[in-house]
This record gives sequence, C-alpha cells and structure tokens, in this order.
Amino acid sequence: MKLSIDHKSAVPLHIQAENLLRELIKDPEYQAGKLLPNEVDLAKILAISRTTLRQAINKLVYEELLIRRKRLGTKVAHKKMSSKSMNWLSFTQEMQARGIPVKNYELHVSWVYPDDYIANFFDIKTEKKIMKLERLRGNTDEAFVYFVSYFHPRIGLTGDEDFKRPLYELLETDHSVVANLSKEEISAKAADKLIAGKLEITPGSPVLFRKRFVFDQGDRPMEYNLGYYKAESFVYTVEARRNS
Amino acid sequence: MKLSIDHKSAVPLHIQAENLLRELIKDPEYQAGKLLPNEVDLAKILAISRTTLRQAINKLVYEELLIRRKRLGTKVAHKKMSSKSMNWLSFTQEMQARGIPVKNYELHVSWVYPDDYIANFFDIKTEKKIMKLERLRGNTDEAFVYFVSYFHPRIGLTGDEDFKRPLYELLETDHSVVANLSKEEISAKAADKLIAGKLEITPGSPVLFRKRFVFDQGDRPMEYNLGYYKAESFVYTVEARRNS
DNA sequence: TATTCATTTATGTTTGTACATAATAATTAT
DNA sequence: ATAATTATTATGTACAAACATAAATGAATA
Repeated sequence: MKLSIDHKSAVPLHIQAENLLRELIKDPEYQAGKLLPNEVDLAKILAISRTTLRQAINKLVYEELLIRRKRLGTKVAHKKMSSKSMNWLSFTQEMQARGIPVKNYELHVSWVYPDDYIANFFDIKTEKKIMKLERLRGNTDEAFVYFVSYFHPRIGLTGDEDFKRPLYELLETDHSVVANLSKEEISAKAADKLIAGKLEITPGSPVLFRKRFVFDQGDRPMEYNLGYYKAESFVYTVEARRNS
Repeated sequence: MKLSIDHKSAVPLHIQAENLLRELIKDPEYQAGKLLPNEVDLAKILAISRTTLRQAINKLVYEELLIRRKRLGTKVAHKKMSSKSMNWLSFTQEMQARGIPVKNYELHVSWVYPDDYIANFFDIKTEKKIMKLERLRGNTDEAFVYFVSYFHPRIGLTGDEDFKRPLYELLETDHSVVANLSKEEISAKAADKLIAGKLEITPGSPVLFRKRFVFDQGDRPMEYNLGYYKAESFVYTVEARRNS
C-alpha cells in the first residue's frame, strides 16, 4: 500500500486518507505514542484540505482508534475501552465475534414439570411437561457458562432439534418464533455444588448469574433462561443514553 | 427539551443539533419510516449551515440510528435491539424508589494520581492528582455497596461538596456537568480483603462488580466509577427490545 | 518558591460555496 | 408497450477561510 493520495482516483479523497491513516497508525512508532503530524501540516503533505483530512480522522476517532487532544495533537488510542454492546447477540455469535471458538461440553434435553415460578411466567399449568435444555459451553480449553433454558409449549419443540445451531436463529427459521423483548436480571452468586461441578470450580466461589425472560412478537413469554457464568470469564456490558 | 437551536448557548451547534435529532427521531412518525427533512431545508429551519447539520447527522449515522440514501433522503434505521433502557436513577434515588432509606457508612474524599487505565480513559496525564470519592452505603441495618468514583479534573470539584446529596444532581446543578451516556461492565468477582472488610463478608465470597464509564453532553469522559455490591443484595435489570 | 499571567499551538467550531453522483421520476424514442 | 434518455433531487465530496478554545509552556510577579 502506497502512502500517498491519488487525486485522479475515483476513490474519494477522504476515504483514501482514512485508509492511509489506518496503515500509518500500525507503525510501531505511532503505536508507541508518537503524535501524528498536526492537521494543517498533514493536509499540506497529502495535498488535501484540512476539512477533508478531518473527515478521515473523525472516522477513526469515532472508532476509538485515535484520540485528539487539544493543543497537544492526535495520537493512537491505546487499549480501547471495548464497549461492544453485546446485548442481542446469542452466545455463539458473540463468541464468534470475538474470535473464540465455541464448544459444547454438554447438551442435554429433558422434559420436566414446570415449577410454580415458571408456570406462572409461561401462564401454563404445572401438570404438563415442558422442554428443558441444558448446555455447558465454553472455548476449547474450558467450560465457562452453564445455561438452562425452558421453552413455552406453544413453540412446539420436539427435542430433536439441532441445538448446536444458534438458538434464536433456529427458533426463527424453523419455528417462526421471533424474540422481540428480553428482560434480564443480573446478580452475583456463590456457586452451589451442581454449578461448581459443571464449571469445575470450588463450591462457594463467585459466578455471574443471569436470569433471562424472553418474549415473542406478541409479547408472549417464549423462553426462560438461566445462565451461570464463571467469574472473570464474562463481562456484561450495558450502554445507556439519557433520553429526556 | 426544546426542539430548537440556541445560537447564544455555549453548547456547540452541532451538539445541539445532534441532541435535537435524537429527540426528533423518537417521534412515531419518524420511527414509522418518514424521511427527515432534507439537509438543505433542515439546515435552514434550524438556522445552521448544512455542514454543521451534517456533522450531527454523521454521528447518528455512525451509531446506526440513521440511514442515508442518496436521492431518497435520511430516515431512522430500525433493525437492532435497543439495549438502552437503563435507569438514570442514582443509587440514592433508586433505593428511595424501593422504599429503602439510604445510609452512608463511610464517605471519604482523597486526591490521587490516576493510574494508566484511568488516565487513558480521562485522556489526562498521570502526573496530576484527581479526586477520588469512596462511599460505603446501605440501608439502616447493613452496608451493601462500596463505591469508588474518580472525576475528571475538568469538572472542577474541590472535595468540599456535599456528597450526601445525589451525585448527578450535585454535578448538574452546581457544576453544570450533565451525565449523558454511560457504559457499564458488570461481572462477578471474589471479594478481596479490602472489599470483604468494607462489606463485612468473608474474603473470597462473591460480589457483583460494576465498572461504570460516564460521559457528559459532549461525550467527554467525566466519571469512572467502581461498584462492589454484596451478593444477593443487588440485582441488575436490563430490558432490551428489538425495534424493527 | 509558588502563583499568576500571557503566549503559543493544535484542535474545535462554523460558515459559504461549488460541483459530483446515485437513484428515482418524467419524458421521449423505438 | 417497452426501452432508452433526460431531468430532478437529495446526499456525497471538497475546498477555503476565519475565529474560538483548551492546555502546555514560559515569563512575570508576589
């Protein structure tokens, strides 16, 4: 890649400048904290206007790859605050997005009588069995989350589905059930014997515990999910903007 | 919030325009697919230049809240889940809403040199001390959360403020700093000796650990907050709805 | 020595202007 | 009727110019 701007190219100048900057900041010198040339000079060097250059820089600033400091200059942003609002991605997709291969350590389907709490949420009777799906998942080295899901009978799951596939994709394509609303409750918990055994930690050590209530398009309950995450292995990110 | 631009305000026009747009696109009409007024007209209406308006629109386009279509116009993008549902309540207000009286077990101000992580977030040098606020809080019976806050020097806190008051109210009324965006990372942790001592639990037992990055109106970092919640005493709720 | 003040410098904000381009709508030619 | 052509219209790109502002630096002052 050549580090100059081609004014005759069909590629917009600010795009060229952006790409050029992306290359430039890979240089160890800049990674080490060296400042970029100031905007006025750099614009002159690249033979584009400062406005156009700023357009390119802005993009990288948005991406938190560059940091501007008034009077000092612009430099490479080191450890960027990762704020990937993971929220609606499935576990599999989220892991894949981070480049971590997902492995199923356990995958177990059973049919159980719902307890009062679940029956109440689903608004069903306790006399009829519903499907329970247990999944122990992690990367290739270790399991770090234990999921327990219960599904509303309305969906019509048989238990023969391929649960290695992303769950919400399966429900949407094969059962026409679309998750529309999720309410979650996150707390810390001490692992009991069962959970400790699954995650291979000592009983009493901390886990991140997540209850998830999932509703479909008609706001009808469709899934009740419990997740036990090994501490340190999982961070839940939430982004909120004031709206008022 | 008034939907007009104040040319006399100290708040930059493009920021005002950005906020205004955020409000505007909440209108069901726009949510339903109506196009925004075209840039030239809208700029005229708001009495700002098209360039300035584009600056604001660009931000929302980058956030994937708006979609531009050449020749067609700009409209609200509805596709992803909006995970933005946090409670903008402060701890005090939240507790009061639940009818639990808040008590401060400890309230301690100190001035410390920021470590690399904090300096990086605030984008400041490590040589200059910043204010650190420690608060141990709970109900009348027991303390169940330990907060550590660091504030950006820009805010100009002296340390003599009345921190028994709700924090964000204090910052807003007395220092004209408004929290606008917060990014949080929630995880489970084992309590170390310090935390265990504060919360009066045995070291190693679980706590809900929450990092909070708070930004002001200009999206500039203003507070870095750490919260250690005694397990079982606190549940974090998140509601996410797909808007398509 | 410590504090205050002015200077410097790079980014931050804003406007006005002009032309390019993609996609649609309207028109014309086959 | 269909295809090709031509407006039309909104965004896209690009420049120049000017002034504002935050923060570091160094000079003047208490």
